[in-house]
Amino acid sequence: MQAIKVALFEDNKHLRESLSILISGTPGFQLTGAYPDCDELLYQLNKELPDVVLMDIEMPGMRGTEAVKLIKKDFPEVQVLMQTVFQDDENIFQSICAGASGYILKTTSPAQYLEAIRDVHQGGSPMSPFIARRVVSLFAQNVSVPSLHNYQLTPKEKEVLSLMVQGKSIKMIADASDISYETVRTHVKNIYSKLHVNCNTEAVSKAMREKIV
Amino acid sequence: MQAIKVALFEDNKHLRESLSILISGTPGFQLTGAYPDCDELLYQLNKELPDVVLMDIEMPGMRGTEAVKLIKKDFPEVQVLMQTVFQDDENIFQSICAGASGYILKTTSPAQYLEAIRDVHQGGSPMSPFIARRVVSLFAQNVSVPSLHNYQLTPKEKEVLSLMVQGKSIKMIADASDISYETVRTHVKNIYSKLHVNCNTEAVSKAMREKIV
DNA sequence: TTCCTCTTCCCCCGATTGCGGTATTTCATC
DNA sequence: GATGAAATACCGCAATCGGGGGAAGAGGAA
Repeated sequence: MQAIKVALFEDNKHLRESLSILISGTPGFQLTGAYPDCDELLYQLNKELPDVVLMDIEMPGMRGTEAVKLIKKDFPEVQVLMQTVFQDDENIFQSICAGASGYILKTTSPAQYLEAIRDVHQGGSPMSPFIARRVVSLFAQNVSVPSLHNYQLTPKEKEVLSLMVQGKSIKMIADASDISYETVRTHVKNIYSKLHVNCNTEAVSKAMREKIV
Repeated sequence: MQAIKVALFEDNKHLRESLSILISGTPGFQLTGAYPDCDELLYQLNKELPDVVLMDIEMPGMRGTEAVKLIKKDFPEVQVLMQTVFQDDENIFQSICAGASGYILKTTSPAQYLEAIRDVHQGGSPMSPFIARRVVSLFAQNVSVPSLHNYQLTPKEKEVLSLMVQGKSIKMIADASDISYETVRTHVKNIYSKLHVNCNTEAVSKAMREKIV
């Protein structure tokens, strides 16, 4: 089996060296590099593309979450495992939105570190039960339920509605869709009637809330 | 230490009995009941309130996710651990939205079952790395980033904007806020200027997307 | 063929909005 | 006491929107 190639970003010298020894010294793992900051992030990844990046959230210069965004933009197949001493909502939230797959604490044991690296590499998202709880709870708060109702909008009406959501005026929609102003107005009237609203803001708000478009 | 009280809902007789023996036979765990369906769900919970409910998603009669909603509505402090053979997005999504804390597969080993029960009871959300990945990925798709920008809206402007998002017209906002029509118009103008938009739908759309209100 | 839906287009008219101003009062800060 | 931000309020005017009609072609279903 091919060894899992790991790149390490960690500003703390002691931890960086400990992890380096752990990773390079364990069969099945290969360290492609250990860096104290993200200054030459993309260059370093290009040099030898790792399977997994182990990223500290708190670092001098570029924040870990910013670095993740860059990585996922240029190397979407690279799996990123965040490590941190904090487990506040903001950090978890930012990391996940940036594209990180796993999120572990620095208090994690060496064996669990390796296990977590293996997990992300195999397509999992290792995280402590506590962090998982935060994610689940953030999730339940943020997710909106897509359209329980079916408002029976026709394809053209959906198209018009989605342009309305983008903030376009009737005139702009007419231009964009290459149909006449009056036709757009007719569609809009029908949309209002089907959504049971009577102005543009209500329609936009309802469309976004219920993810109709 | 107090034993963790567990109620079990599982229609498969064999699995139900195996889990019953496992739970009641392990020190630190106490089985308050094992039921093949959710017909008398609330009655059964009332009889002896468990700390943790182990719920099968696939059951005759009431679906597991529906049952979870009922449980969390009447007994919000009860922790629910879902168990299933499926790990599709829809089931995961429904369970989390219903209020379940953990989500494990029936292929989980007895020791891990007990560990997961312990985890949910201690405020964690045990889930396999694969399921965690699905949650993270669903999350990243659904969550919108709350205002990276700070548009410096004043409290009154935020109030007006939130009423606009609710679909209210300027006249309605004036009535609701008990200020004059012209004042609301002034606020709206300032909001447009700060958000860099120039019509009501754009403002509403931006406000919702960036969770400004 | 007839019926129905979807899409297209048009008119009228009152209400509302967007944009340009100006102006006063309050209130905290300097 | 001066300054500035926030909230309040008003006017005018062009443009857009919302609601009310009517109408006609294309295409599928009964």
